[in-house]
Amino acid sequence: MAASFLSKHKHIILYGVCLALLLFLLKWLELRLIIINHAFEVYIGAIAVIFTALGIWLALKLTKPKVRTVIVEKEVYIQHEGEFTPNERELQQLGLSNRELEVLQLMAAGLSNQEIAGRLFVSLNTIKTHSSRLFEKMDVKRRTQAVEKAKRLRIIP
Amino acid sequence: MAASFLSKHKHIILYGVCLALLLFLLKWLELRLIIINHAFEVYIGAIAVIFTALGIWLALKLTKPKVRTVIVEKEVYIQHEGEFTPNERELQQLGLSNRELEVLQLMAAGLSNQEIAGRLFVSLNTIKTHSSRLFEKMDVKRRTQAVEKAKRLRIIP
DNA sequence: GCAAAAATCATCCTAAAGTATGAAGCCCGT
DNA sequence: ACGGGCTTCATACTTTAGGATGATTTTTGC
Repeated sequence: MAASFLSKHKHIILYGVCLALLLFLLKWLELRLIIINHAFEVYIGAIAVIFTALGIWLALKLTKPKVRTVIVEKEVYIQHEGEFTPNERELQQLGLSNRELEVLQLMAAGLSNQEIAGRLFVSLNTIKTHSSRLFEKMDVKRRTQAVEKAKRLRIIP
Repeated sequence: MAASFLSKHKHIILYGVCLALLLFLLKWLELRLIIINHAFEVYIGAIAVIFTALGIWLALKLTKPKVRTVIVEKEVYIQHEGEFTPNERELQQLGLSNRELEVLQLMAAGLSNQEIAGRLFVSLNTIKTHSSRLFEKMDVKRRTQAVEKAKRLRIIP
């Protein structure tokens, strides 16, 4: 309590002590040397200068340097790597067969019909048939539309 | 010249004038009222306080308030939904022209070449040319590959 | 002003995608 | 047993996409 009071107001206390000491010194000099009338102005000037310096010092101590905090927002994208869950409701709504979904996924991956056929060990004709059925169920006209819609409905990642 | 000198050192000049005035005042009081012995301490105290205040004022005027800037980086997690920002680095890497990017975006939206042409008020031939250039730059063979790659590289949403 | 890049357009041709139609085999529910 | 859906495959045809080549105009950067 008392320590904290001292700590908080140590500058003001120091100021008071200086003032008291100065007054004591002047009183002492007044008694010892009767030269007040002679150098009165000198003393006043010294006092002024000393306490101006004290004031400056106090000002610098009391005024804390302002701290301006600038918050820079750094955007971090949350990756959905590997955490895709198909929208089962939409899947059921569309009524795609497993094979049709497989073809759709490979379409979205950028494979040509012939490549898809090879991947699934069936003929090109089979892929064309599945595509046709797929477009019908999804009410689209071409593969890019199918892929776009499938991603939008979260049927494929 | 003289004006600039005055302007530069106006605080110091003011300080000097105050000091002179104070000395004059005290001298005048000393002559009129012989009460120096009686209230000497009071005067000294007053002088001290006045010039301390002057000092503080001077300090505040002469020293510019220091402002320390602290930069705090705050990570803001952004869900990929809706707030898409293109990957400029990858875009620059690929060197797509603005028109090529436009065509890519409309491809990804499921439009046919003829539809894209209509949308951009150009001919079908122009779209085919842009597509060709686009596939070349992206090192892909067909639109589905272009779209898949563009999404993967976060060039399009 | 000049060169290069971008944008636009064309022609000719090939490849791939998409449509229509049909058929056969398998599986499951009634 | 039968019907419906799924899977597979075929043929013939049309439409769209993609490639190659070339030209002109506009824009951009030095």
